[in-house]
Amino acid sequence: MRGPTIADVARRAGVSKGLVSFALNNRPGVADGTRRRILEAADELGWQPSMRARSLSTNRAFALGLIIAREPSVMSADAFFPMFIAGVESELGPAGQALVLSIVPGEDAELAAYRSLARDRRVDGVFITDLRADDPRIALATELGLPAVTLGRPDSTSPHPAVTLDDDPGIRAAVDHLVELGHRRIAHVGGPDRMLHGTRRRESFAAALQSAGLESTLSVSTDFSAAEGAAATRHLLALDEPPTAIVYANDHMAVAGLAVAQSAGVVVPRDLSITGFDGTEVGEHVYPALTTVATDVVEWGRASARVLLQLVTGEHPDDLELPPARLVVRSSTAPAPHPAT
Amino acid sequence: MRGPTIADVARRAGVSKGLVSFALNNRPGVADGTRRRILEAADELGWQPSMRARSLSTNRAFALGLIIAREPSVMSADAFFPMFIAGVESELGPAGQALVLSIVPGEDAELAAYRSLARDRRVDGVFITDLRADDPRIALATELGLPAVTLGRPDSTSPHPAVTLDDDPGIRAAVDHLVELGHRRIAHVGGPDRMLHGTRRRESFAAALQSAGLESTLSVSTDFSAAEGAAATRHLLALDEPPTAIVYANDHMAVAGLAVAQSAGVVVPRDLSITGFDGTEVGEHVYPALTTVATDVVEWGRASARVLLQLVTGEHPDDLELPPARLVVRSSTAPAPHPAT
DNA sequence: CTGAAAGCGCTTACAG
DNA sequence: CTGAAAGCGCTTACAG
Repeated sequence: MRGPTIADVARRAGVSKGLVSFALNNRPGVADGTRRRILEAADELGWQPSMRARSLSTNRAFALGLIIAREPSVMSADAFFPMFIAGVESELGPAGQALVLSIVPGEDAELAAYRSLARDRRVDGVFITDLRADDPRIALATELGLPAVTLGRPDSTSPHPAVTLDDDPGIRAAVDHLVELGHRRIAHVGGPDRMLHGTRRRESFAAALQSAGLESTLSVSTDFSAAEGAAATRHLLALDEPPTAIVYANDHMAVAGLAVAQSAGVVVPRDLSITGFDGTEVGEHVYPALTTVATDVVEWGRASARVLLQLVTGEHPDDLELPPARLVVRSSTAPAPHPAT
Repeated sequence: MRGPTIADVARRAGVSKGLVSFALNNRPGVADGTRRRILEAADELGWQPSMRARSLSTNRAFALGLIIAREPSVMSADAFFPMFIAGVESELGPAGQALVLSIVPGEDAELAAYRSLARDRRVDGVFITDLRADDPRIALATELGLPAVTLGRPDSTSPHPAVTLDDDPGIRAAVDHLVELGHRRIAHVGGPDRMLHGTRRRESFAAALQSAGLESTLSVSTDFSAAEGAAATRHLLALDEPPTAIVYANDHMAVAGLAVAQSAGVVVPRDLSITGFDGTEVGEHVYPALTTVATDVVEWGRASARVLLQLVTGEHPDDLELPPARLVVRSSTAPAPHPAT
């Protein structure tokens, strides 16, 4: 079951094991002819250096870690991680690195998972996603000696490089778009305030309204789930003066909101305009097709992987800023039903 | 950076390294007092055995592999993998095993990924998901010496244990439900024929129609994407005698079909009944809420992980059959518009 | 019940 | 430019 080892290659090439190692890792100090002979011998034997042995002697795992804290039941609705991971993989594979993935049910289990990954030295570095207010993982990664990259900039000072993608221009564009269509009562259905991207989208929304000279009193927090998005929509539509437009912080809530409106006889976009966030496939295939704010999540994965890879190989990469979120206008937005006052 | 080693523990406990190893893996042959002394010493030093060293000497990776072949762009719409992985993780974590995940763009890259995982001995076993007709991975896993478990039963003989979840009762229940509502022209929008679960759902559909004494002439194949689900629906609705009900092979296509119907002025479920498959959250939050066929994907992940874990520890687990798919009736199905002839 | 030693398959100073 | 040897941190026969 065990294949040929470096000793077999050395014997066949008539050199020492050390030299085979040098040739393999093409270090200087091996005569060209010798190197060729060694590589040939390796080839003939079908030898592949044992990753385990390399791990033990070089003290590296050749793997990166991603830990996701989510209830299993909500994972099916996640628009972010599958694409992010696909992007990460497209960089890791060619680099000979593996991705160790961990999905844990909550935040306590999440911290334990980081510790366990570090204890077993399963990975050389980690991605920190879903940044929260005062995120304990920033310090934990440092404490554990785990190189890390954060997705977005933490709200506290962080020693880890950040790969950022600014939601703000997208949210502002959505609000501006609605304002131009004559909307004056615009509501926001946002994520939890503990999540930085929840807070920031909310702040962008408020700032955009303010720029337009409007008040932002209609803003509700959810857990990003379709169920709470639906509940928030029901609440908003039952108001004495319901909004004529709703800016949702993700597509799933927007789709759920659309269903709530429809079931209440509110016609989108005639009576109510809505916008989503994420640019998911499902948003493209509801009726009316969802106007949304899109980001390039696959590229975010790729870029994050590249930065983390640099970090674990001893480089000191700078923060990296990706193209910001952008508005994608489809059919769920239209002129406000009542002319502005 | 390197922590205490087994030698430090041995010294502190006043025994040999070998004995520490025996105590750790609680093998017989260590006096109780000695064992206690050793464990105490380990505890005081905060020693954790090095997984890398264990890997090298025991020839195990303490990790399992999952390879997914998908275009990155369609990952966001995947209802299966995030939940499946969450289930897998819930078993692996406690067992001290890690999950190595690989997402590759196509089938060639997929086979290469299995080879690469095997070559680097990164994992002790693999999950084979998304079974296809005459699936080459069945033989490949054997060739590579990779213990494997298949999700579902392959169409060829397989040496690997299968963890199955029968779609058939769910599809039949959906068709029966529609027939009872008076539908006679029922169409199927299914997956690709190369995918076993595409074929099997189609066959279940045809068999159920036949049992009801109906013909099954309306059946179209897609790639499971919302876009093709929408196109198939457009095609069906444009027929001279359009169906009064459509059974979709997944929720995303059903949601897209719903949008197509709506945009054509076809009211669901008054003019057209539709059913989905997967029991996704989004299907619950469209209007009307989608009648669907649900499976317990998280449990499928758990069960598959348990079986694979048994396999890699040298046991010979039997095939495992999970509770079958079941119909969840919501609001997208109603009596047929025209009484049966 | 316990110890001393070899082995897993690499890498890396250290000599020459 | 090349070789012999030690070391990474465990596990596992083999002796006693």
